[in-house]
Amino acid sequence: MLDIKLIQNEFDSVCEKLRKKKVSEETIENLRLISLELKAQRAILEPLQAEQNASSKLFGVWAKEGKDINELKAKLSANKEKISTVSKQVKELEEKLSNLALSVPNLPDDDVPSGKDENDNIEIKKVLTPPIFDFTPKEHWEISENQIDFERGVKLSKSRFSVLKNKAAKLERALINYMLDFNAKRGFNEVCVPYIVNRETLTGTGQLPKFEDDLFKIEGEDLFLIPTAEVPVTNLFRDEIILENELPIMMTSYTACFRKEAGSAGRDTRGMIRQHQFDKVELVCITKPSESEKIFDKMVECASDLLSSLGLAHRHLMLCGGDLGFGAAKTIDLEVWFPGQNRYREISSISNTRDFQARRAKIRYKDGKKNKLVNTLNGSSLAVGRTMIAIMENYQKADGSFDVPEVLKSYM
RNA sequence: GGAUAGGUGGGUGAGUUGGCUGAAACCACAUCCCUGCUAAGGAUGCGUACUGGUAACGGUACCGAGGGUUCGAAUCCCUCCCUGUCCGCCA
Repeated sequence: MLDIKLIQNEFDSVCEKLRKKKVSEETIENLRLISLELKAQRAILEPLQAEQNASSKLFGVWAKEGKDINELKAKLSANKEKISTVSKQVKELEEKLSNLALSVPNLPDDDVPSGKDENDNIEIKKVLTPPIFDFTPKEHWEISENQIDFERGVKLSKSRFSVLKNKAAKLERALINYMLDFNAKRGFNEVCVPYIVNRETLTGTGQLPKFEDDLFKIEGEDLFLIPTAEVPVTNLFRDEIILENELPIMMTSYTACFRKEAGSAGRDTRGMIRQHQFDKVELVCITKPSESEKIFDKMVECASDLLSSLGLAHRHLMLCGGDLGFGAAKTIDLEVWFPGQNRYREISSISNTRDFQARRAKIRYKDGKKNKLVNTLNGSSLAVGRTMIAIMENYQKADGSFDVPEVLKSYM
């Protein structure tokens, strides 16, 4: 959620920044007007309430002293009517404002390039060089016949579900453990969290109210399957005030993730690039605003080094404004090389949401005497399924089998 | 799921015959004083959000959430959520 005061005081610059994210000026203007109207109505309501409070106190005193209270009572009753009318309006405005405010995306950082979509993202650097094969490399579903069972995944559930077997099943587990250990060495503390969360939690990180269609909902309950560990892990501190010396809080968590992929019909239908259920090891950090840039770099470095340690060639992309997610002020994607597809594909996405989630989730820290909003950051390190198929493709051999990176061997 | 007791500020915990309690007390925390050693004592301050004011200092809302009764509710009523305990069930 954006700071309403910022919208009131720096309207033009907010609009300018949100243009990068393809948000219309009307929306922001609307937000501004409603907030002003709300303020005006409150200014009417509060003196009425003050008067009511004061007179009611008098009422008690007079009644005790045996004075005549009929006149006072009549006055109070009339005032009560007025209050109820105005407060109804205030309540309506509040609801309007919060609905609207919760649906406006975060402002991009100043150094985020403008651009329309993924084609305008900027490559920052490449790490490692893609392997060269003396045969035509295959796609992962061609090398994995005994490893990934797509048909039975569909039988058990529906399309975009799969079953891992044999070496793939072991590799999946090895990767999760390896990643968690790797992150722990970089100072991230492991947490294990629920996969089913409530509406407040999803509102805190920004998935709700706008993106309910992307989530699997538990029937008959106001509960949802998590689309990423970012949701429960960040919300660990919802409605809390953190002591300054406890910051930064750096966490890593393995969870399964569940996404409806509502908007991606027809995309990546083959293979296990895009599944309804996938494993991911996530990094989540909570920091003081002054430190979040530094921590962000640390997270990118951690995920990138993790890929390097697995011998996987990859590149860093700075997302342009148009491709930035709802809550992100700045995002760097890591894309790994897939020889079979002959291209880089996203395997990690690291975002700084600044105080966007913190304001929604009321995560604050004590800065001396004052409570201030923290910054929250999240990033994958890494998407496990995609890492696995990247290994299959990059370590494939002419006979259709594949090797496993050296660092994983003790985990298998 | 059934029965029962509860949900109060950073923590513990008073307050439930409605009004002088936005909330005692204690702890924690901050500053200062005293003292002089790995301790103790004393003073003061200390909820959150919005809002008026240069400031001093005010106003409004919030005692799990949402409704209701009332001139007035942390205190009464209703619904929901959560926690403890006993029972049932279960990895």
